[in-house]
Amino acid sequence: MVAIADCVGFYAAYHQSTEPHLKGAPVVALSNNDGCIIALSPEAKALGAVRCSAWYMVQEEYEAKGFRAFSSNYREYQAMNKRLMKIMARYVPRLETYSIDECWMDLAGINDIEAIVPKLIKDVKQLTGIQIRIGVAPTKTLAKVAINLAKTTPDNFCILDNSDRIQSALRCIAIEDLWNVGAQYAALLHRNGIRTAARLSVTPEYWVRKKMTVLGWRTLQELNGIPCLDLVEVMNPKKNIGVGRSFKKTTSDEQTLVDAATYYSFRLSEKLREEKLVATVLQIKLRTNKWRVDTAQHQPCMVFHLDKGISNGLDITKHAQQAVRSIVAANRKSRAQYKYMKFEINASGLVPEDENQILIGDQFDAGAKNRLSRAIDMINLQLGKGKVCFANNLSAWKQDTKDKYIMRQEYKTPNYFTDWNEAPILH
DNA sequence: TCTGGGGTCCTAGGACCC
DNA sequence: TCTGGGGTCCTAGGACCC
Repeated sequence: MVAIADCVGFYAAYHQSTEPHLKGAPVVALSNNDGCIIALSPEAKALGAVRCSAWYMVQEEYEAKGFRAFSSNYREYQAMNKRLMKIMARYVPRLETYSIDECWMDLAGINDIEAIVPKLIKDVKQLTGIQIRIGVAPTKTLAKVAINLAKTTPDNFCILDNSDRIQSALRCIAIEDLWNVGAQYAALLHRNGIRTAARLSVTPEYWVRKKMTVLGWRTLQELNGIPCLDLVEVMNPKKNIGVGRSFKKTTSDEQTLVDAATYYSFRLSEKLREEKLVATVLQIKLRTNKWRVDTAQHQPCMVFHLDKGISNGLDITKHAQQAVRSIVAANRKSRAQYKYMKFEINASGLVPEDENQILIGDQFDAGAKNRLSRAIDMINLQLGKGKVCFANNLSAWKQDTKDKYIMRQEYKTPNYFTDWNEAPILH
């Protein structure tokens, strides 16, 4: 048997847990840029708040109802995740951290599942303040079905341990709520009269394989109790690392775009160094506001294939600046007037830094750049993220630009878990 | 005026090799 | 009149997850 545990409204629950006076209040967590609601406390849900709604559209109404909103703080959520995993790992032989608020657990050799599961839920709640739910079944896909049903039970868990229970559970699951069936496949299945998980489980294999690739086929197998998805205890090495951010408002100004590119591509270089990786491919994109139907859409993209891996801030920001400048120049030439809303940079072709190819004659140069980047990392570690950064043109760089275009975070709470200076004080 | 960010995997098709 | 078979690697596009 395999179990999945997830947290109820995790980000909102984090804020309620770290600020106890919020207990019982409707709390929501906002996406980057305070754009939309991404997590809700049960109280917020009960008052009718909906995930993914744009905050600016509902803010007035919700604040009048006493809602509290918070900007997301992923470092803190990650720290809370570590505490949760530590607690749960005590109960089971093998555990896979699946996402920031979920883990899979191997229950092989555990006989009293019915007793252990509620105990685990209670333990986590007591030690972290976070409410979790647990689904248990013979395969991962069925465990996801179980946890879906656990939403409607008062004790927050559901165990599917015989075929009668499994069959009646599958009849309750709408096809669009099944794990690994997204909007596209749900529409396809509906068009073919398949509306529940139970119906999919008796659909011919060849049809599923043809229409939904091998992934759909695996889902079908798993619905019938044949495990196809293993527990992954060791994290696979990353294949991509990216940073992409929307601006506070749209712009076509070259200086502003280059500033944003400089700022966020340095952030990418930090991430690479944190993971001890170097990138051999960089992909840089600008995007217009996809929601506007009245303005021209544009997603220019530029790819660099590098002859050696890099992770230093100087080289990475240089490529990003060059890409943005050439995009703007091309627009100028064709007299296009695009207003960009988002900058993205993605690194791939990742190689561990100690396996990186060094070109002859390059050692000194690369060494100096890497040392500079690491020195900046050390300073920022002590003084706070982003205290030292690159600017593309010092005389043109204005704090103003940063304030106007870089992320909105109006409801940020302190870094209780990840910064000694902001740790809570007990009186 | 304001609508998130960060990932993985699979497939088809093209280019290439022997 | 007739022109093979078996591979690998890369990329773009599309799907999915949280």
